[in-house]
Amino acid sequence: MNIDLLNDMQKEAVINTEGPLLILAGAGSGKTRVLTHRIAYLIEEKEVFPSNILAITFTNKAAKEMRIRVEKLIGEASNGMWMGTFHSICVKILRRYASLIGYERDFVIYDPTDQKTLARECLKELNIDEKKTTFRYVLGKISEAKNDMLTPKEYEKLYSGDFYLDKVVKVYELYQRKLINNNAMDFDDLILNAIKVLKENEKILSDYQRKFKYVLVDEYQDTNKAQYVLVRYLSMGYVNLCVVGDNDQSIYGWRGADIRNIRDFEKDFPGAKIIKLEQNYRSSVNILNAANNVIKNNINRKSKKLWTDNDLGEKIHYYKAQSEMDEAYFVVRNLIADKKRNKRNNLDYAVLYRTNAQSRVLEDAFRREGVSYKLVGGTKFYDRREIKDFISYMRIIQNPVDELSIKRAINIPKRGIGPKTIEKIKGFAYENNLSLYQALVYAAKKDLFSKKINKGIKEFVTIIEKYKNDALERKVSFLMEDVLNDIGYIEELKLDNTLESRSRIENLREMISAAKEFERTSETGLLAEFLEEFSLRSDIDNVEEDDDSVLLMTLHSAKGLEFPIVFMVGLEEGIFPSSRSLNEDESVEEERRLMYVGITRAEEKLFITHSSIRSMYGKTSCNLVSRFIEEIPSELLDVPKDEVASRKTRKTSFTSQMKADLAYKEKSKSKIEDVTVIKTGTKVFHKIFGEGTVVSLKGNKGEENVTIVFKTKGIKKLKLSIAPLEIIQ
DNA sequence: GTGGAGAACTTTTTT
DNA sequence: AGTTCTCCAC
Repeated sequence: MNIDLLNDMQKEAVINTEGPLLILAGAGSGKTRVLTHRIAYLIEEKEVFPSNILAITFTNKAAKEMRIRVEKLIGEASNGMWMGTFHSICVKILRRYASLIGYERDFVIYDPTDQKTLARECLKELNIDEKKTTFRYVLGKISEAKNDMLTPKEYEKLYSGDFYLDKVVKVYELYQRKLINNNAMDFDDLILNAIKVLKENEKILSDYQRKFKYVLVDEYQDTNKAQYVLVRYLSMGYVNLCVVGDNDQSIYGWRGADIRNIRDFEKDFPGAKIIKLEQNYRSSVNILNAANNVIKNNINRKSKKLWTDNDLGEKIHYYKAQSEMDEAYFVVRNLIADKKRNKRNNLDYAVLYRTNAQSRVLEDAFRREGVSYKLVGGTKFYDRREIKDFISYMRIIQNPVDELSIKRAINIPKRGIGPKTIEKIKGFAYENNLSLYQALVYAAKKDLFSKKINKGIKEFVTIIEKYKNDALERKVSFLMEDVLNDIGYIEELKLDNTLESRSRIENLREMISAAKEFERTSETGLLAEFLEEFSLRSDIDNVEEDDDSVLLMTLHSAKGLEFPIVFMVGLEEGIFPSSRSLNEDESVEEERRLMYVGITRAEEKLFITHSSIRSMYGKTSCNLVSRFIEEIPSELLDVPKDEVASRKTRKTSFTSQMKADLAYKEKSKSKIEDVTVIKTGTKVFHKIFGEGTVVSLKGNKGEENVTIVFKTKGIKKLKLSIAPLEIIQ
């Protein structure tokens, strides 16, 4: 390791190893470099054992990369160093000590889909009408409570009396009881329960505190209260705590990230040093200027300005598309042209968008033009039904009290055991104080039910019993192969013989390959470890550098990455910033930070696009150009100034949709005075589709979704937001 | 209990 | 638009 390769500030950040330290690291300021050098410095110069270092990152990928880079610097393995995400570190603690807080060590982790199933089950059992208190709402509230470290009881104390929150309390209580009964934890529980272990066991806490002499936390701006408390617990032995963050890149407020953690660091950890890294090594001057100009519109912000020694670079490429298809083709065409001209690889490019739903059109365009791409995130492989079915079996083998998985797996393939039968068996289990699985085992022995059902139960129980012990010693890929064959799922799918069923079979086989792949790098190669990694894996973790593909992903997924050339698409009001954020100023600022993150991913070239018409979620709408484009000075863009200038109109009142309406009206001098004047049968004019008649309309003044279906000559039915219509009669 | 047809719902972002 | 959910006939 050669510390002289770092600039002065970076050096400071590396050698200030003792005491609390906050590194405010702007985008592209060499944050990872500093972190890796700091760890290398600790090990080499300060002769710290790797096992005395704890480094927490946001994604597994970041952790993996950091480990590799550290090992490169010190030229040896960094064995013993704890390096991982908050969640994986908590799991590590919990695998050892789960029994102390009423869990079994082989607990399973429930993902959001499982959470949803469980929450709906709770709502049903409690007879709560799902109309107003949707599972989504309830789960959001539960997660909020957990992020704030409130137990159901504490939550109840705080909020009792509120009509809806009283219901939430009831669901929260039941939901939590079910999780414990199933020996399962959701993501939030992992953090909370790890804290619980530390809080309730002084000895364990002091052991960890003595162990972790040096603690590093990456992306500190994205931590929530629970994570903050965890960090505090783990680092309070020596308080050599180094956190790295950037206020301007805080984009997880919606998930409970608390900006106060970084803002109050000095207060929380007295004697803390602060080091700012403001030199950007990543982006061209033009790109950085654009980023600075956008982010300075955030009022709630500590002033900071990134600078760079890099070249001026190209202007930012701006394109206004006709439609989302046009936009997609603009991206692909420019990508191909740029690639040819500059002899680049596909992996030098990334396309970023606000929501996963936007990826489809892009995929189409890339496929048709024969450019290899890779989709990060979206509907994940692991979310597919067949995968979840199969994994349910594996989970039950690991943890037979997992009712959720039993309910899912027991009738796959069809064994004639539906919800009614399950209820019956559950009743029996309840009467005899057995778990659902124990009841099944008993029922299989004693033939308690009808012939058909007994046969089904026996089949199911036999499989689980057969592999229960295997799971503790056999490699997971072999185990899974055998289980898959035994279930008879593939046979059932083969009978179907549709395109869909064949792809399902393929996916199941891919699952086995994934298990094989997992074994290469895993410690034990056993089911328990596999399930754990499986639950905590994010898509971005699997992106390998060796296949030359363009990456397509959301802006959130892109955080922490960088690319020579970046395309940002869909820069429209209502999309980015998202329509949801438009009601609260607070979240528009978060959207703006997301924009800032997006821009600063680019090293050399940045393309930004929006479209005048876009079809999404089955509805066509005309969105205004995003305010974030307007915030970039026109001289930084490669389009005539007047074109940019003419896009300056916006009013603020009513809802976001209404805002758009008004702005449009002003611009086009339309005759629409009020949305409510439009009635069925009204003749309207649309500047692109021409004349038409309103067939139906949905929504009222003040509502979010005002849509009009209208007929024109060319197109039979067109769903449009009201914005671009003019009444002609 | 199963399967198909139609209704309803979702879409912000993720460990 | 695409997926998931609900309901009903068998």
